Amino acid sequence: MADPQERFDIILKKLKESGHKITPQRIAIVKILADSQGHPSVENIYEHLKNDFPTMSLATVYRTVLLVKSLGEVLELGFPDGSNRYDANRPYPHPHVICVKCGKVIDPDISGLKDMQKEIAEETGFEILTHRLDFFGICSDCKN
Amino acid sequence: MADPQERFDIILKKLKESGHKITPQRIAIVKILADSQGHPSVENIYEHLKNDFPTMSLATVYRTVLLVKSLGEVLELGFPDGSNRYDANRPYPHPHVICVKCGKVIDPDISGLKDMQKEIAEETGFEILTHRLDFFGICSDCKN
DNA sequence: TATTATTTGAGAATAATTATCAATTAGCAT
DNA sequence: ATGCTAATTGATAATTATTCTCAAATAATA
Repeated sequence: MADPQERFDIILKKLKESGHKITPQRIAIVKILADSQGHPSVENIYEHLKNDFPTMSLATVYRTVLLVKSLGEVLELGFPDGSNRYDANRPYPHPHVICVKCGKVIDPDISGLKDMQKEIAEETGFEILTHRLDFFGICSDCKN
Repeated sequence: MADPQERFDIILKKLKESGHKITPQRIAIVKILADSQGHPSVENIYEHLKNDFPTMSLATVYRTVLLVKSLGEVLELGFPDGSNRYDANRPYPHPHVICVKCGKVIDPDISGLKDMQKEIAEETGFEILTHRLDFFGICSDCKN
């Protein structure tokens, strides 16, 4: 896991460099994204901020997440049930392990993915740009 | 690729065995799903059937796909952009290679996934039930 | 501090999917 | 073969997540 503070600084710097204004709302949303413990959804972020920002609009959360995504600084995890969760702590493609009971998301260490990507490219003739790898199961907490 | 006719027979049998009626609409939809060449979307299936079934409702396509899914006989591929595509030819989890230009979906042969799953289970303590692996890139046709 | 283009908040618009319900129909019993 | 009954269909309304709209507010600059 990257240092949330470092990720926060990087994303804010990118926002400035790309000519965007730094508003209190953006600071608050990026702070949560830069941490990304638990891989929050837009709704999660919104609920979390309603305490400190009673006037915060859901649209602003959507817009900010979209903006950070356009800068390549957040990874969007869309699921078949329509839910989207975000990870700006590690914005590059990486595997996830998701508990189907409690929704917990873990980032495992894994080996051999690079080889697999090369193998696929050779076999299919594709130029592979990115990938997505999720494992679904039941976490040790939920097994008990 | 499994034999579409065989897949069709299996799915129809499962429908009957689970106490569902065999309607002309279901036969037509299952026929397309059992083939799954190109991994069709609900909209694809609907458009394809409007010729033979001018009265076909989009809701019926959704319902039938959901029903076959509940029998475990179709794999749903949901993407972050909200689109869903279906594969009832191979309804078990398997990797996909998706062209980001033309939307083509290919099923590559791949090795080493089993090992990876075992590695993940040991590392995280999860009981892994299923997985999802997609590679996104540009196909050889679109490169030209 | 004044200026201006950007951003925000609130709610409307949109799009995909699901629910509703009267009319139809598949499959069974006769 | 026919009638019966519960399941299914088609049309459309409801729902839900996300995006759009636009007037009011505000960050960044001089």
